Amino acid sequence: MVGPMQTVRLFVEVARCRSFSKAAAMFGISQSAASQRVGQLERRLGVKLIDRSVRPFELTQAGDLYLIGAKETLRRFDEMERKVSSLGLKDEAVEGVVRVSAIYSSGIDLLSETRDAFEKKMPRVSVEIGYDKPDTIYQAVLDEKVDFGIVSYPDRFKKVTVQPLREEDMAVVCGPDHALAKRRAVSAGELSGQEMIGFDTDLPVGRRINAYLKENSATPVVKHRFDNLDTLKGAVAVTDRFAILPRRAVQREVDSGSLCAVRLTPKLTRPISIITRRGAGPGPAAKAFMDELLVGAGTPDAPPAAGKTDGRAGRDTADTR
Amino acid sequence: MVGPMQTVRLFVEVARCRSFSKAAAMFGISQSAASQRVGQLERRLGVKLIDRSVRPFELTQAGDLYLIGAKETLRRFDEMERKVSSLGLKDEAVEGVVRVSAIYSSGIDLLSETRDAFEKKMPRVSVEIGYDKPDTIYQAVLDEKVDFGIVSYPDRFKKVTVQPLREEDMAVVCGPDHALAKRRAVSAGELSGQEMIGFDTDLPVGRRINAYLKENSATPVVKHRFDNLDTLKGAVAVTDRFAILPRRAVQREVDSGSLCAVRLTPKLTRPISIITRRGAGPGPAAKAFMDELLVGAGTPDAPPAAGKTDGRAGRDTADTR
DNA sequence: TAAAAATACTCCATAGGTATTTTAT
DNA sequence: ATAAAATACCTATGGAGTATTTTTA
Repeated sequence: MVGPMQTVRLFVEVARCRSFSKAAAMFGISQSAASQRVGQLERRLGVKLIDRSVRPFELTQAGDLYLIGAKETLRRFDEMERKVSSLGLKDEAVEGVVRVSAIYSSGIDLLSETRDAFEKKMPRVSVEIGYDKPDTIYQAVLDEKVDFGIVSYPDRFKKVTVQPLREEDMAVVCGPDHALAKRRAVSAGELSGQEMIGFDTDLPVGRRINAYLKENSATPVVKHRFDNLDTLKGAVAVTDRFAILPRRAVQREVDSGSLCAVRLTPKLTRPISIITRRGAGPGPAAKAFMDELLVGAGTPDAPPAAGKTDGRAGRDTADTR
Repeated sequence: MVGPMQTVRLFVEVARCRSFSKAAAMFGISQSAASQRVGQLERRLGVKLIDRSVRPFELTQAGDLYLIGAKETLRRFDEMERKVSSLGLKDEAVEGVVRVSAIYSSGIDLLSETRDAFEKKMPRVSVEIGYDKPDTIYQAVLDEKVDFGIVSYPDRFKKVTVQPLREEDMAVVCGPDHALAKRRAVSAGELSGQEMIGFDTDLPVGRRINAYLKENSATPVVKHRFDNLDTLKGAVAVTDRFAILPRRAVQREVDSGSLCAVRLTPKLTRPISIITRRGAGPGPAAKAFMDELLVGAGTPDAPPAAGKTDGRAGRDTADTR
């Protein structure tokens, strides 16, 4: 479901990230390409949407307007396409196996929830989810071992199509007795000197967190590095060290009180994307599951408690005005 | 303002024309390209939008739904882009000369009405409209003698971008004493044997009318051919012969009673398109005028009298359900 | 001075054209 | 038999990458 209006989507992403490079990364294209495409959009409209004479750039009045309108259009249009699309798979006639390869830390909860809901709707489809390291995932996608993959910071590989899925908040995670456990929020700077457990730096997440710490002049003492979210969780639980982890991934432990997740400022998020092999579109079953994921991802990382999806409004629209 | 969603626009056009080839002509692309693009859209959605097992083809249920949704999306989105776009031209700061070259029969009324309204809004812009023959227009566009051209049946020239403007109804036009003058509608077949004045066959309109007559096994006796709408009008007025002309172009004469325009069945229309030079987008003033034209064209060829734009609904939405 | 975006130039993936085959009336 | 759409194949354009320059803080 890659679909049209790629440039409009890109602009929305650029506006949200307040950065061409970041947005480009989300789409797995180069900064140059992002710059050119937005520039071309502006030329077509005959208006500057972005005021680049200040950093970080700001949207012009026209840009504000365009952003609002574009989001609205995309929302409606995508919803419509999904609806039409779903007519294709005649009820429960779809069958087969959907194979997905995802990063460990991709928010297993979302994936399995979606899987369960999906398998109920499509009883003749079974979804197999495997958890792997990024390069294994890329390889599996390229070799057609899986229908699609889920990664963060798509490495803008050639030969894969990138589809932004959502952005995941990162939080400071520690045991309930840690000094930070009772805080409502922690600034990056306050982490200096604290003992930390990190991701391997050969993982994109690890590199991104390093960059974030450097950007914010934070200098925690990294005591260990692991390549696996579960190992990190375990290590944090049994030591007096903290880690920076996707908040969703520790929701269960937070609920049960075995871990604490503290908001980190400035906000650090990590893009989660779907990657597919270029050219060959996914089969009907795989496509249906992808759509299901995308719909699910529209909802925020709000507590799974009650409430409408409006929980997102706080973040998402605040940016846009 | 060519803009995104070209494929979606194409599908809407295909649905409206009930023909790939006709729609392709509207966009100045080949039938092959139209077929491929719609096919690709269907593959992406995983649904057939068009049932090709019957001729003329019909939309599937999914196609119906998509058509409705797509039209709505395009309407809103284009309106939004226009609004944003208009922010660019800071009020009356736009200035310069807009040069347009149009076919004689392009509905001079619409053009000059739009010009008048436009020049009022943008006092520092003057619009120069020239009327020429198609090849002159193409040449002028390519040579940058004009900002854009208005033609019918765009010859899918390389090096020009085509933008459908609207479709114009053709009618049987004759003097008030002609045998057909009092009829409410005339079928093509009934024209057989009648004396007719036609367009030169080196004009696209002329060829199209010939094809139409042949398709409908109508064999009028063509007594003269001219390359100029005004000459044709004159000839019809002073002889007992009829012509097939754009209805809009004779509106004034019909109102004053000097000519009669009779509906022709099956309907014959002619696409009017804007052509611009590839690559080089129009300047701000030219773009603004193009937008103005496109907005104006949204309205139907309804009598300039009162009434909402719903006049068109009869044709336009009847098709779509 | 450093980081981010714009630009220059090159390449290749893909949209589109031509010619042909298939399909429906 | 005929006209329209699908398909095969090839070509060319424009989007995207790399490297570099410009710009702002």
